[in-house]
Amino acid sequence: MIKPRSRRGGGRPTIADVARKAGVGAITVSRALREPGRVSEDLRRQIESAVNELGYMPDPNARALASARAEVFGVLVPSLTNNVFAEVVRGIYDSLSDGPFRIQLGNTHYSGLEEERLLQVFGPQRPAALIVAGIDQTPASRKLLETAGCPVVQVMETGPDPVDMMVGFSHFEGGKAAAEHLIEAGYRRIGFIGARMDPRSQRRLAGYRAAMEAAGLFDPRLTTTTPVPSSVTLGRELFRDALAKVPSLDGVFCNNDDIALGVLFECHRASIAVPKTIGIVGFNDLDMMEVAFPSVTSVRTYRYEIGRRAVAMALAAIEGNRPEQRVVDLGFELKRRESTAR
Amino acid sequence: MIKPRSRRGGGRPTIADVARKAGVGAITVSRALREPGRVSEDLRRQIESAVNELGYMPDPNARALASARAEVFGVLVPSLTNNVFAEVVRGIYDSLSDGPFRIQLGNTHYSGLEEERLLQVFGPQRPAALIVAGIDQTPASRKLLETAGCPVVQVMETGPDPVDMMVGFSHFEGGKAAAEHLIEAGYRRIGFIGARMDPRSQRRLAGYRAAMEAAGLFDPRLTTTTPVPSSVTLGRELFRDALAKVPSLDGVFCNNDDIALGVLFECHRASIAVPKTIGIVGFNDLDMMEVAFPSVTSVRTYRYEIGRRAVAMALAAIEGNRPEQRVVDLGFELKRRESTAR
DNA sequence: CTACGTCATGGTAGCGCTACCAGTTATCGC
DNA sequence: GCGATAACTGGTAGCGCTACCATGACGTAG
Repeated sequence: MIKPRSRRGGGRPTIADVARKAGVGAITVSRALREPGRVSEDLRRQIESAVNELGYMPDPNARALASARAEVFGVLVPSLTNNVFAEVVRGIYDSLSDGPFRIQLGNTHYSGLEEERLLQVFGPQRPAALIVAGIDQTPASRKLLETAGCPVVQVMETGPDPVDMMVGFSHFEGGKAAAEHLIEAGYRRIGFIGARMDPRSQRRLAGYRAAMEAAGLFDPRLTTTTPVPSSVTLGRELFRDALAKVPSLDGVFCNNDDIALGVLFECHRASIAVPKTIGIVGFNDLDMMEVAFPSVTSVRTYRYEIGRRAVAMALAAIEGNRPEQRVVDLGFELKRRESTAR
Repeated sequence: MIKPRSRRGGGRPTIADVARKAGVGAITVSRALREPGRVSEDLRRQIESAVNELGYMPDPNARALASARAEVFGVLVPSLTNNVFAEVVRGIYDSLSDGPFRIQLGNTHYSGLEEERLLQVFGPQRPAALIVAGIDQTPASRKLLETAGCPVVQVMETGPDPVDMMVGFSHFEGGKAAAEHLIEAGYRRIGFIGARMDPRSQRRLAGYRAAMEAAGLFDPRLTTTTPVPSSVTLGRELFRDALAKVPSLDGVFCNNDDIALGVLFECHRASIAVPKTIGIVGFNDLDMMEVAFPSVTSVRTYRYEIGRRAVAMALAAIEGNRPEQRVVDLGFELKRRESTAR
């Protein structure tokens, strides 16, 4: 008894349909699609026109099953709304949109456990590559990454001992440069204001501390932090706290630009002169920092470029030529602006 | 000749391994995992423990191939960095993170053609649901959505004639409310400043225009727009242009909060009193608008909630009980603040 | 006591594709 | 001119899972 052409498939053309129409074997169609160089000019053309006529598109699920490899990049970030990670994701996306690879997103919510869980879910899918934010994976996550059997790129930070590859920059050096700039500009009672305090923020704080200690200016009371998620509103509140604690405060290095903006607005509201009375430095250099009044000094980071580079490295590794430089430091740039021009 | 256990599989346990260990048929394991109610208490327990011992996780690719349905939500947004869409995606993500569904992201870059291309790519994957931003799909995209064979939710806007379901609000009404508020507050030469001018911005403009015309205040020279992507920097520039064109300008309704912030900063820089000389209204009500100095009136929109609701509706439809209300309007709220308190 | 539904379970046959290997035909060196 | 090598092509056998149907056990109605 002959079954209907396809019980479940919904009537989409399959590779067999293309093969029949082109008068070749199914495997040749498969090859023509994936490695055109290994199929003769003649057949390639025939197959191509059959594909076009039928509107054939390979089923990625079948492909993944047969080849034990899905054309998917797994991307794990701690937040989707934080502009910094959104830009990284955009860089990843833009670099991938030409090729066959899809993106599967995971939001770890800054939680190591959630990261573990997501890696466990990603594993059985056999992704073509994994891109994860940060370098502070739990031991279990690290093992999952090592045994994933695909290229892995840790992004946003550099550090020793990459799982596989890394693209980022040193948050410690960024924080240090920011604090040094404030010191050079003549500020003395320079506070650190930070929210969320994820590992990257911690390292910025460490850089700030190193610079302050080197200048003999460090004072633990100058540091105001909270694990609460960052926001402009929170920046204002933390700044108020800091000022209440240390009225002699004459500068602040903010964990990020949202906090810096909150500080700036509070200065306006309280008629505190910037940069005269208080100097402000942010981190990441969002678009708005240059436009703000006064414009705000910030540490420019190359988030979009990090995403692009991560994909480039992963793609190279997939092709078999793993870059000799496994850890890429894209650096940062301190943008000096009015908020510290005393 | 006996082959090695698995040529390609990499040695992960399969459903057959679990079945063997539990002493049942493979299909029963499959059922125990997907519809536990259809398997007896006894076997269920045995299977469960076999799964745990082996650390079995079903292969989503094989599952998708066999059932002709992938546990994937396709999500198409015009931008990843625009906070508005990032929040929608976050809402979608948070609502999906419990269940089996993965998220596959597509960035249309505000292009209808790119949207078409992405839908074509998504199709063969047989996603469980599609969530797309906007209601202005090209005819080809619309057809792809209609024939996708899965629930479709259009988000961010409401309108007549949904492909399937819709969650959003009326940008026309939002724009109208913003303009009416400025008029009530006593402003007369109220400009519209807009960047990008995607369909949603166009409708906000239309709402503004309707309000202005109703009050006999409309003047085409009051409208300043550009197709250039929105940014705080651009907000400043457009405001300068607007002011050069119409020096008597006494209020602006901005397409979005980034533009509004640029306007606010430029007012500071040029010593233009807000709200006295110029009233400012933004759109979306980002966190920072409340903290800004002066705080900025804005139209609050419920992006996160839109994402959550879209998933809830899609999930219900997958379960077979399509909500009777196919178009959900989540509305908006005009947040009156200092920037229009004349 | 038979007929028939219901429930729990399993066997079989694919889903659409690619890895592996075998076969066929040109091309080439000696 | 012959075997050898390379270049191309195809058949077969799965990948790991689930749809479909079959089976048997049990209960219930007639």
